[in-house]
Formats: sequence, structure tokens, C-alpha cells
Amino acid sequence: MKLATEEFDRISKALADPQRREILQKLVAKRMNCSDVHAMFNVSQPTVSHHLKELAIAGILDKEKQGQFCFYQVKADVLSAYVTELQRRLGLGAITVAPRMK
Amino acid sequence: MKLATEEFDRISKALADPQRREILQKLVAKRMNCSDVHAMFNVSQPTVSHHLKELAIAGILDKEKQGQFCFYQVKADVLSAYVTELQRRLGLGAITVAPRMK
DNA sequence: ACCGCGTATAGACATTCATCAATACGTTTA
DNA sequence: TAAACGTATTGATGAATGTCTATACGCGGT
Repeated sequence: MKLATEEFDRISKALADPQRREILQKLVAKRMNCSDVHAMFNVSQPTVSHHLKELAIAGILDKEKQGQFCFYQVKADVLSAYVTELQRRLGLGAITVAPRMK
Repeated sequence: MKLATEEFDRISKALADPQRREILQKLVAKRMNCSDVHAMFNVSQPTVSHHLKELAIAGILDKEKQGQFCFYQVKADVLSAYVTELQRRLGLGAITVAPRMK
């Protein structure tokens, strides 16, 4: 999977905020909805919603609406592609194992 | 090599800016001084100096003063540690080959 | 139809940040 | 010592950003 420069930029920015990284990390472990995530952090619900949106726009979260709930899930392939591209740009070897099974 | 949370945060932020990433990428290819870098981009010299400082503070650039010049060099081991830690947090496999020789 | 719940949006606010021009500092050279 | 050069700092400015409160939207149950 090849990332466009624009997508790469977006992801880099999305990963720049610690709060957003922590949210993402929780979602790596488990697919969750917005209020589940909200319950885990000391920020307001709109802030969580905003961060989730940013991560989704960056292409590293998948948004799936189920009735009144909205589940977010990590797109491991995109994250993997990002890391690979990052390694390439930084002149590091880019050997990465496949994302682990669900 | 283990990165403290604070260092990891700094590096993430340092890599968030496209201009800074491009500067870094040039330095991956070749150790250079400030004016060499400046000659490569359409930003002012103080801006370049600022970016180099940020990258140095983040720990991914080594600053070496030689007379009136100031050479900057990529610290590949730190970059490698960053990518590894990033992969760990993102739930990706973290196998990376050693940085290439100079 | 209403009310409660989950989520998103709007608007505001403070902070951070990328950038620049001007200038200061330190080193080399004439 | 004076001028030139490489680099860093200062101060300013406009833009981006993280966060909040208030509110709107949509779905489900009563």
C-alpha cells in the first residue's frame, strides 16, 4: 500500500498529539465507540469526538455506525504503510512483520 | 535504546512539520551545515536554524561546531528507537534492520 | 410523540507554532 | 582592527490547534 504525500502529512500530524496517540493506542487494543473512549480520559466528549474525527480523516481509523453508536477501529494496514514510508524517508531499513491477527 | 515518554513526544512533534521532515531527509543523505541546508529551501536562514534546533532538542540531530560552521548530523540510532517504539505502541511488529553504514 | 442517550457541530478561547525581519554573536580573513 | 561570513536570538505576526460549553442531530425505548 502506497501513501500519498498528503496522507502521510495528515498521519504525521495526527500522531503528533499525545492525547490522540493515547486514544489511538486504546483503539489498537480494542474496537470501541466514542463514549467508551470518553470514559477512559479526562477530556470532554466533543474533544474525544474531534480527535476521533482527525484520526479518521487521516485514514488510520475506520468509522462504522451501528444504530445510535459509532464504532471506531484501527486500520492496521494504513498504520503499517505509514511506518514503512517513515522508515524509508529516514533512511532506516523498512522490514516490518504483518499486523497481528484480530 | 529506550526512549522516555517525553523524548518520544518531542520527536513526534518534530516530525509533524513537513518542512522539518524535508530538512531531516536531506540530512539523512548527508551531514551538512546550516547554510547548506538553507540553500536547499525557500525559507529564511533563521527559520532553518530554528528547525535544526527543534530537531536537535528532540534528540534526532547531532550538533557539532567546527569553527564558524555548525554541522548537523542525523542520529540514526535515535530515529530507529523512535520507529521501534512507535510500532510497539501501534501494535505493529517491530523488526527493523540496523541503520545503514556511513 | 416524547424523552434520554450517543454523537457531532458551532462558536469561542487560549496556546502553540511556523515564519519573517532585524539584530547580535562568534569566527575568519584581509 | 575592520569587514565579511555563518549562525543564533529576539520580537512580532498570522495561522493552526486543542480544548471547552452549548447546542443540534439521530436513534431507541416508553
